[in-house]
Amino acid sequence: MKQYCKFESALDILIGKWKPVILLQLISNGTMRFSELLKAIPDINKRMLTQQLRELEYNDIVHREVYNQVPPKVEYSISEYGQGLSKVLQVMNDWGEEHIEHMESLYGPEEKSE
Amino acid sequence: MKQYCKFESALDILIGKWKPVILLQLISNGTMRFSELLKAIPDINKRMLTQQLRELEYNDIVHREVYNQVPPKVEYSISEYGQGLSKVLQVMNDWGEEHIEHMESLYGPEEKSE
DNA sequence: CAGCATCCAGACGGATACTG
DNA sequence: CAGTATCCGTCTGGATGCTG
Repeated sequence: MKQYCKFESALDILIGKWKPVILLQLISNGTMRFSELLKAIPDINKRMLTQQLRELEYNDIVHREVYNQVPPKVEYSISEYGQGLSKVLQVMNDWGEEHIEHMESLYGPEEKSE
Repeated sequence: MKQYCKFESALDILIGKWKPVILLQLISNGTMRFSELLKAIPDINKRMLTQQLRELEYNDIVHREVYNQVPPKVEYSISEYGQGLSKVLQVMNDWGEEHIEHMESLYGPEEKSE
């Protein structure tokens, strides 16, 4: 009865407006500095980036490497363990793709003004 | 570059505090009436249930069968199309389970007072 | 019985300024 | 450079009451 309830835990990792984008960046680019992430994700700001990064870090999805030097340098990367999330993302991505098509067949193509 | 972005669409379907629980109920019990869902999910209220159900319905995940009679009767079930979500849920569930263990090995067992 | 309307609280996301 | 602190607006979720 409880067998499906665990998947909420997975959900917790992914929810947060920027988690997906951050993960995407780190997956495709490997190690990235704080400022690189900031540049790569135009609409995010420092507070948000820090916050989401901290949560991902707490969950051991991303690794945070601090260089004690001036100027400061901090690098982020997907942790060994975090790699396992990729396949979950892949499944969700595949389904999401199908789903978009399905929605279009129901409601017609979205006119994304944005 | 955009290949992973679609999985946000999948995320959209699942986010919403009660979507997981509702899906779980409908998956395990098949067709259910509005009031049955209400009883099965103790902490939800009518407004919430209606709202989340509507979203799932819009996305063609659940099917809504209205019987025009007095007293009213409305039955909900996972749609043909919605079945496809089960495997996604399964993957997320599996990962979520691993993840819980992983977290425990890092931070020790959670003392869920709730 | 099913569900909509109203009102409300708290969480989440965002802009900006300050710090080591 | 890489954050933290503060403040504020929006959005989501929740309690309650009314309706067909």
